[in-house]
Amino acid sequence: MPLRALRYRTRKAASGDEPRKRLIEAGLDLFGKYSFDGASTRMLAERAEVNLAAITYYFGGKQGLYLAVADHIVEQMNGLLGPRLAKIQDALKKEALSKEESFRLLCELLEFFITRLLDRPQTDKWLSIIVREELCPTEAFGILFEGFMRPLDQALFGLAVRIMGQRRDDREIKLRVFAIMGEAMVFSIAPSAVKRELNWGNYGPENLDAIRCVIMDNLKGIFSTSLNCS
Amino acid sequence: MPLRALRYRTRKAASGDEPRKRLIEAGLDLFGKYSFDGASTRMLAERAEVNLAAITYYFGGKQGLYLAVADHIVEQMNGLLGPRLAKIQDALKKEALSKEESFRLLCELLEFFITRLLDRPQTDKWLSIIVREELCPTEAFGILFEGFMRPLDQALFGLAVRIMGQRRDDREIKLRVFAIMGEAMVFSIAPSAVKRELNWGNYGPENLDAIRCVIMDNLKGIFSTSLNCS
DNA sequence: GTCTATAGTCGGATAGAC
DNA sequence: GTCTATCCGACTATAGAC
Repeated sequence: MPLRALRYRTRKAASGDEPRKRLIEAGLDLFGKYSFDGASTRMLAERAEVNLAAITYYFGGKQGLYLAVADHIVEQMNGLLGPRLAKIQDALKKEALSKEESFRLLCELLEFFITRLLDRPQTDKWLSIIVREELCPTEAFGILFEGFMRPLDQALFGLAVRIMGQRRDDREIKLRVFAIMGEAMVFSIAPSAVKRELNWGNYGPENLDAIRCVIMDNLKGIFSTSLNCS
Repeated sequence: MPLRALRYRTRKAASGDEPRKRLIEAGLDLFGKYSFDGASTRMLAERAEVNLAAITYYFGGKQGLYLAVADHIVEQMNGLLGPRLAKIQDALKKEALSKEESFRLLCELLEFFITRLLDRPQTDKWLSIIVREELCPTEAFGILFEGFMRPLDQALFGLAVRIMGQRRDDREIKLRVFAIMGEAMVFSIAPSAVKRELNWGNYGPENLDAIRCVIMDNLKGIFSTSLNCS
């Protein structure tokens, strides 16, 4: 501990931002980048510019911070999705909601996914955490699923039923919704392969628009028989 | 070390299986389940029923084992994909390859993905490792990408060009291929959400067939304009 | 080639001063 | 509420006997 104590400190903390928020921000970043095991409490505390003991003090431990991060993702996601989901839920209450209007709402939601959830730099950290929880669910998966996935899925299922007709097999409709979500999600989940094949450094607005166009075109193809035989 | 030394040992190893292979098998399982950081050398050695020091002896360290696991995934994947890719590469050499035949080959490859790579129990361990490398690439991503992803992508791109016509934008065609792959991959990558929404314990043959039908139907829709205007 | 024993480091958590 | 100092267990890697 000779030289170390002499190093300049960058300043303890900007006034006004509480350690709690700073730790959640650090957790979002580092759990996303390195996974739960890969992110150490020391890394987290250093990034948040708080003392190591603050993790236990505010969250009871590393696991507690992780769950708080999951809650935070749910809140943020609902902040983004909430108004759109509410609009869809309202529309679904109407008996007379047409196929065309349902299709338009579905497209809107998908477009939102592509243009808002694929762009940098917050949401890709969420996605790493979400995907890891999909592959190996822990307690946090329940928080994420009940928090925003289920409401989102329900809205999409509802729209798909209106487009394809209620007589269709429930299972088939759900699978079709997942398949469509897959078209958009693959660009979040396999970004390294996409970027290598296309020589993209990152998803910029122009590239996102190209993705949007392709998926919208695919959507029309997928639902063309349902929409035309109205 | 009192009682511990008295415990029964289940037998050192079945004759014929070398530690090297057993470690790779253990790595496949545990790196897939717990990620690189989450799987400890002790867990790996115990699962492989080999001595802890064997990891360093055979692979130089934990990292070396991880890369060997990536190589193993490439070999296995090429064992499965190889014949199909070779068939497609041959077909693509023919000037006269029709749209319909290209579409059929594309469908075949997708069906293979669904029925062979979604079923239990080996391949889902591969997928966890692959997806983690997509999200946070390490040295292993290069092995996976050059080993099987690029050849696979090239084959799919080639087929898509034949179906949609060579005058189409290269970028658009690649994006369309990724989107289509996404339809199949979402069932590997977001299995927890899919299973919760559909009350499936696992993907059985019947459920896989339902997924296959939906995706094949979507494919027809997506390429309908290209195929009809031939 | 296989093993035991251990070095050296770093992990999460906590006690207790301020 | 915030900090330092420290515990103790777990980690990877290795030395050296067999």
